[in-house]
Amino acid sequence: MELTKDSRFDAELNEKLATSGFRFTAQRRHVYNVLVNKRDHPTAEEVFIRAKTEMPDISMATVYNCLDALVKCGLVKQVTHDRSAKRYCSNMSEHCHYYCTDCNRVFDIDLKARPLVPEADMPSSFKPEEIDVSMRGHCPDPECAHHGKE
Amino acid sequence: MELTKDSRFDAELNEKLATSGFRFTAQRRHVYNVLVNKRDHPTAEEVFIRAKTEMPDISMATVYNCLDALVKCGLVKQVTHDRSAKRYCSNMSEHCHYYCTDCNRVFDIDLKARPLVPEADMPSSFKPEEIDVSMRGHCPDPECAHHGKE
DNA sequence: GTCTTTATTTAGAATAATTCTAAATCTTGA
DNA sequence: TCAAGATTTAGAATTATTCTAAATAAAGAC
Repeated sequence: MELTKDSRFDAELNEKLATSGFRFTAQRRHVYNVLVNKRDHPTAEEVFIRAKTEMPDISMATVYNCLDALVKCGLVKQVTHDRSAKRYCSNMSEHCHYYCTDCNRVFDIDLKARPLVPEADMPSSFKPEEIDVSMRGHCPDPECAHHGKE
Repeated sequence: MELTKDSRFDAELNEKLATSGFRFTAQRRHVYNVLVNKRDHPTAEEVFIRAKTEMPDISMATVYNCLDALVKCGLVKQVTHDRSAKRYCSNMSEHCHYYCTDCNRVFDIDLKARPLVPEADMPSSFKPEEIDVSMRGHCPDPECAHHGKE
């Protein structure tokens, strides 16, 4: 593996990758550096374009593979969740959604009347028109796949 | 337009559609009834399958059109937002995201240290492993497309 | 009521992000 | 040095969604 500059994060990267059973590769290192060097929430496509300037042979599939490994080992977050099909809901009361990671069902969770916005430490120049809270985890349904295991 | 049972919501539907400049059609009525009759957050595909049992000639494109109209006139919510490309973020501190609906940029917004879960009125049997807060609206950047207009 | 305009529906093609596949290459540990 | 397994690669496949163009339906003007 060819290592040049940008070794600032190597130790952490190496450790976190190893902990999750991944290898430390030049591509993963480079993709991580791309994300750290410009923190503007790029898409996979944008990461690919940026990565190519220093590593012209990297492929799109590898970028996806690297992003996936980085997310799984806790160094990177996906800003938007899953690209699976949109779901529709005719419950128009204020509520949030709980996604069961086992059975893929979505549960409505009521929100207490307390306003959500003031919780965020946000410059008042941001004026959200819509706020969305979603959670994921196991669901309590005893019929659900996961129930009883751990 | 052929109208049979399930006229419970017709008045509201008609009014809301009209307010947003949409026509009241048998397909929109039927798609809305599908959503109201089984509130399990179906995907467009599932709505299509259910709609077909009573209205076998309805097409997928129409289901999308109807869902879109219902969302735009405020009768239905999309549980998951846009299927555009995922974005990646190397900021691992607790924060939420603000999507500017004009320039499509994503801003990090810090969350105060207060815990988020207790805000929700949720049976304790739900144990979220991840909570995600996202907001959308105009952003305060004077360079941004929307700035100054309303 | 008939006409005209405009919206809607339809089937199927096109698109876009992502995932899959299979072969080549690299790493690691025996 | 070898064998096993992980990773990378290019390109094909997939999937949800959007687009297109023609046919149909609805609403308002006369």
